[in-house]
Amino acid sequence: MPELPEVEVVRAGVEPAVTGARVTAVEVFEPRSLRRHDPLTGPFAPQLEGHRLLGAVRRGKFLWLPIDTGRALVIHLGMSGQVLLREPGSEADRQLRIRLHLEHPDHGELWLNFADQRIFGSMAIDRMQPTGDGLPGGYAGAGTGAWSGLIPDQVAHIARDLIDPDFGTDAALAALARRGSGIKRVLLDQTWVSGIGNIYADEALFAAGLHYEQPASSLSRTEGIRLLDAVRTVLMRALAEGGTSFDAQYVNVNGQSGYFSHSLAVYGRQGTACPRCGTLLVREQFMNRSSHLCPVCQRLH
DNA sequence: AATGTTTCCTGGGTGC
DNA sequence: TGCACCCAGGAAACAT
Repeated sequence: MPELPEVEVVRAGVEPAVTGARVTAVEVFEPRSLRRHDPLTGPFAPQLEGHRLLGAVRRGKFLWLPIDTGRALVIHLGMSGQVLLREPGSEADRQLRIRLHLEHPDHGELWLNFADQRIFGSMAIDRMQPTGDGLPGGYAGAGTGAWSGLIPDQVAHIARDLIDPDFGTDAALAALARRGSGIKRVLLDQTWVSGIGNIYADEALFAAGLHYEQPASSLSRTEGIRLLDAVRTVLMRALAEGGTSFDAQYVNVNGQSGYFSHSLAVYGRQGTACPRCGTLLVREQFMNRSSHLCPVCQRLH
């Protein structure tokens, strides 16, 4: 269930460890974790072994590590993926799928473990293409290089996210007005605005006072702006929390320990009082997913 | 073209 | 205590 804030914590956590590090060995324990790797572009491990990683970049929930070959290691955590930095020789993590052996000029040897219970996540080597607008492909912290204006092929269709300084509000609002489906479906569409999953969608809709089935095109411009602001606020708040509990040595993004659940107002809180009006929160089925909302604060109109 | 549905996955939790 | 279920959902593939 990692969404943008959790992925950003991973990005920030791995950035110092991987930037400038050389990959000395790759172990793939679960080939299904390479589902998004296109074998036509060459085999996975040899494109890493002996090569240097240059940084850590994120757009929405996609994370990629540019390689000195001009390509990138693309990481998606899916539902249950974790990136864990470990001392060489340490005991294997549960559901360990892939392990990279790294050698950093300053920090020495390190293992980068990719663990993933449900195998919805993946690692892949991908080609890079220029961003259409010449702007950075994603958020890279302090890192910069020739790869800054590039984006992996499989991420090119993903929209910029709401904490990206180059996010285009006007274009997003215009697209919103053309969409007839329910607003939650649009929020979860990564080609409109990226980084939002089921949890923060529910949180943002609550903050904006909107029902998940409200047709996107029925929102006024003011409501659209309010919704985008709500999403941004929810993401930033989670990010601030994650930043404070972050351990630089072990990047742990899981549904349990590493998940920023303390600040959730409605998600998973059905049957408890709405923090705004006191009405009992409800949980409903929507798109084969669960939606959590206050039936009073979030009415269809 | 845009929208809706199915599929991939597994282990922790639940109920009998 | 054991065991068969059920459930979570990100995103692409597929169907309408």
